[in-house]
Amino acid sequence: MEDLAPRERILHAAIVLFARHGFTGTGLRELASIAGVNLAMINYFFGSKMGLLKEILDGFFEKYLAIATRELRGSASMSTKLSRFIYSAVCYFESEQDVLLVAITELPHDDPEIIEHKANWARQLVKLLEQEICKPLAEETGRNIPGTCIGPMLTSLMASRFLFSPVMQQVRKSDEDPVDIASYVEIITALFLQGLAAQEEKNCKSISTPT
Amino acid sequence: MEDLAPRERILHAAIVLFARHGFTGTGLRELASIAGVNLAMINYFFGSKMGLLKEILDGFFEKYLAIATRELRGSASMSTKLSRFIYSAVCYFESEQDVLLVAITELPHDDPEIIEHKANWARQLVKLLEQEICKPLAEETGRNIPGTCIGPMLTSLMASRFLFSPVMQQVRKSDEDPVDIASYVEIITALFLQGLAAQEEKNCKSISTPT
DNA sequence: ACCGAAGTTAAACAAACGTTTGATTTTTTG
DNA sequence: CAAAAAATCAAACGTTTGTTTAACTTCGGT
Repeated sequence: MEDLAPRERILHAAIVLFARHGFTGTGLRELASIAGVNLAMINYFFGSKMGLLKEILDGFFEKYLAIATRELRGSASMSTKLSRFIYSAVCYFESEQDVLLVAITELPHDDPEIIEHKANWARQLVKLLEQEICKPLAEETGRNIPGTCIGPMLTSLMASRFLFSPVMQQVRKSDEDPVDIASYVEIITALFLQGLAAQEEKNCKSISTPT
Repeated sequence: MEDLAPRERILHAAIVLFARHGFTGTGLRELASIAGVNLAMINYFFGSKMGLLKEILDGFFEKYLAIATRELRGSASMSTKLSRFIYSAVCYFESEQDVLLVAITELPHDDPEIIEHKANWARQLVKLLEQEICKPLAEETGRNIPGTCIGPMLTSLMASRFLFSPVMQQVRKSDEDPVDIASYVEIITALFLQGLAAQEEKNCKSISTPT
């Protein structure tokens, strides 16, 4: 493993292993060995296995919320802001797939402490979506969709490629063509703004130009 | 627990516990105790813990594929078939939330045996989507989106409500309004067919009218 | 040079893990 | 009713689990 500080090596190894085997499926001894540290260092730095998970989750949600705030706040049109958000978020997901998997797949498991932890982040994101997406949407179209519904939809949709990737990789097999990220962003954006039936726009850069 | 046959009681208890604590997070002793059977009966009926998981997954994918086949095959318009599929699938998800959670959240974990198992089901679903959705879509709009991309997107989107429900329940807190299932189906269908910006149609049955 | 804090270590802890065994009960079958 | 098959059981198998302890090294500040 790299020549990072031990604390960072533990964090990196944990992200990879939690994504591969799940949180409960990962043993601290395997983790310590891959991180190249002594077993006891994990509890020394993070207090407990759960503390380690919390730090990973916080890292994800903090960045995700920052992206949402940056792209959704402001005076641009709702569709512009939404397409910018989708672009930035998917790129972030792509760059940190393992963190995303940990955050998403550990979602429904019912440790009350973890649920409340995540709810605190989710509350902020939902509030932002309510203001910047749901409210203008209701004014424009008459549809009143709450943020607690649109939030999960947006996040799930953007994460779908990564959530299913191990299986879909196996499904694609030989006749390749895994849809590059740019196209994926374009598909999701078009889906959200115009629906599946949207006509193709050749050479369109109109969607994906963040400032 | 109910007065079902012991084999069924194990299956039911496993679905609930795997959904709550994850596969690796569930101990067979707790499972046996909740199912009201002796510990050894689990291995007696299912061979191993993994065999138990496989049976749960098979149950889910078999029904999911059956719904997709029933709703997507035939001569109706693509949008009609799609909206029927979304309706049936979401209702099925709702009726068996725990099974859905097990199937979805255990997705990325990397036991090769399980991945190949799921890939076999996914292959059939993707093939169906290619024929009934992707092909007509390409003809109508010029957009060529592979089934391995649309499959995950569709499933993720429909599952989003259930995947995030423990957290969102906490987020909603006091000022209620959890979007009933009928509205949820309508939102997703409209999103897929016309995009978010679709105008509201009061008392709309217009979504599912074939041309 | 020395001291206290921070970092690192091997070893041990009890508890829980999935699985197997062999005996015993229940049910089915001839 | 007896023999065969299926179901159920308590107990133990050897690992592995997350965490803790106490001793040890490393190192910056005075």
